[in-house]
Amino acid sequence: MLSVNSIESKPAASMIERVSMILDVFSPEEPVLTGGEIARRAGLSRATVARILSELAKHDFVDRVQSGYQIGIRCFELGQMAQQPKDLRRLALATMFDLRQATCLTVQLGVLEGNDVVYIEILRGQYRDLTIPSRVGGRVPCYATAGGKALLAHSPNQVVEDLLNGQLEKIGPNTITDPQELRAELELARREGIAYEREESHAGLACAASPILRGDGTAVAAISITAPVGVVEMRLVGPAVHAATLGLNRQTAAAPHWAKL
Amino acid sequence: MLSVNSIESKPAASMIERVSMILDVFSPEEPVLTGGEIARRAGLSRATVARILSELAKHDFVDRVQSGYQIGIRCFELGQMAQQPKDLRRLALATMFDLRQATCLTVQLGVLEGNDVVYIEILRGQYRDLTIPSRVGGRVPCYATAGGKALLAHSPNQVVEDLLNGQLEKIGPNTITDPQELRAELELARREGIAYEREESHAGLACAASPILRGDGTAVAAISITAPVGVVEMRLVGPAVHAATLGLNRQTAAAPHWAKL
DNA sequence: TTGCGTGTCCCACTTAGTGAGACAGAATGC
DNA sequence: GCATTCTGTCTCACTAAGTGGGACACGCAA
Repeated sequence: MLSVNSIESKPAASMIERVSMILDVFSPEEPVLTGGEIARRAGLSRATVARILSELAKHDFVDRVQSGYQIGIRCFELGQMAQQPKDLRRLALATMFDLRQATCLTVQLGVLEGNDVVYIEILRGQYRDLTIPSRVGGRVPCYATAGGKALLAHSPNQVVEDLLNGQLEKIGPNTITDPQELRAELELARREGIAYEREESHAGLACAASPILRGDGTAVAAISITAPVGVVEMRLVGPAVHAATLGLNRQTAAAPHWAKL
Repeated sequence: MLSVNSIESKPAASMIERVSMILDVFSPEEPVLTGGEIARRAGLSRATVARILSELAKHDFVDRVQSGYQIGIRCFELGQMAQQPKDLRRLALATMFDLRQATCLTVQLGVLEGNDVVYIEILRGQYRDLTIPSRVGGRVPCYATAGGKALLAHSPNQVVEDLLNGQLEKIGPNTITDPQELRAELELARREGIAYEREESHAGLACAASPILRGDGTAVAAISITAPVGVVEMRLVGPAVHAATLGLNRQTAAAPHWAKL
């Protein structure tokens, strides 16, 4: 006993949690990592990580390459089988194309996962040269994006409270880190049906978003429009996004098939 | 003690193996399954499956929906992060477009995973109406497809032997199930650089494939062309596929960057 | 050479996972 | 209407599976 309990509070992780921690340290920027590096970032012992990795590799969840490990083909395969993205794409894609045609801006479809927004689909607009850093399968803290705020505004209170109880890290020039301010922002988004963002997730970018809702009023996904600040007045395109999602909400209400989302 | 050890030989699965078994029972045809159904198909106890599923759901690897469970958004996310498919696509996509333009047929890119071929990318040709059942992320037993045979023909002996020692199930009208015959077929594919298939994986479909090779001569992936039987003589398009992959092989040899594949 | 990093292996400790079974609630069928 | 058969959840005693510290050989760079 008296293990190195000094800093970490020994979270008593389940096996699956450990696997999750390991897979979590991979990122598009650093797709290939060495065992030791993974252990360090995941906060696990090297031996444990090595064993889990070799086990994961045995089932192709990760690949062994010369310089370390990377996400394996099996994850790709499972990813293609995920239904939610498929269903949401089918539901929203036509509307998203309409929106892009109308605005010539980048249109994004995202869902809430934990405290992040994960992008399901992205239609690039003009200003392709401008680096709009979102990426299909990528994640951004929800409180810092228009899409995330639209989703939060129509999520159960518990979700919002859990988020507010945590740390709101500043990731962009205008990121809202004050819980009260964020609460007000969400209230506004709920009332208007539109959430806005101006350089809160990334310098130079503005965004407007509206939620796709279930029958009970909670959000399944959000459609957002992104553009460089100054190029277009977001207050003008916001209503277009809102109108588009209202149409989708009518669809989901009419066809209970979508209710399962 | 004296558990139901009658049929199964109690493989003493590791945790990750159990997770793999659970995720394995999902398929595009049945994307949503109930806990009991999963337990039955995976051969695990209901309690165990329920616990693992709830654990997986906690981390969004699976979703809970009204009628059961489905692959979750986290898998989608990880799938987008898998490097191998990305790299291979980047490498092969231009060539694949050329091939489709030249032949007007469906062009597929696949890799070997275990005893199956997993499709990384598919460019649909004309005959769209015809159901060519392959799907990005989908898998087919390798010994029954041209792509799989092309990959096997340039794989380490051990891989081939392991496959031949197993059961070669008949999945199409002409599936080769005799180890000797398959061995000869692979020998031929190795010599010619092209593998053919005629209704071995699916009734009504023919296929020709060539491997993309590493520096050491082992295969990374295979490009294959598929068409309904009778529409086109595969012996005529085979050389086109071969020529295309030879070009790619020259690329990989020249740029050691690709060697890591 | 020394040092640092990698992956692998070993082993005593114990925690975390197991599966049978009991349970309530929801669908389904007769 | 009741009966059946699912579903997911929970408890519990048992133990095997997983843990992490540490030692090891190897490869690379200073």
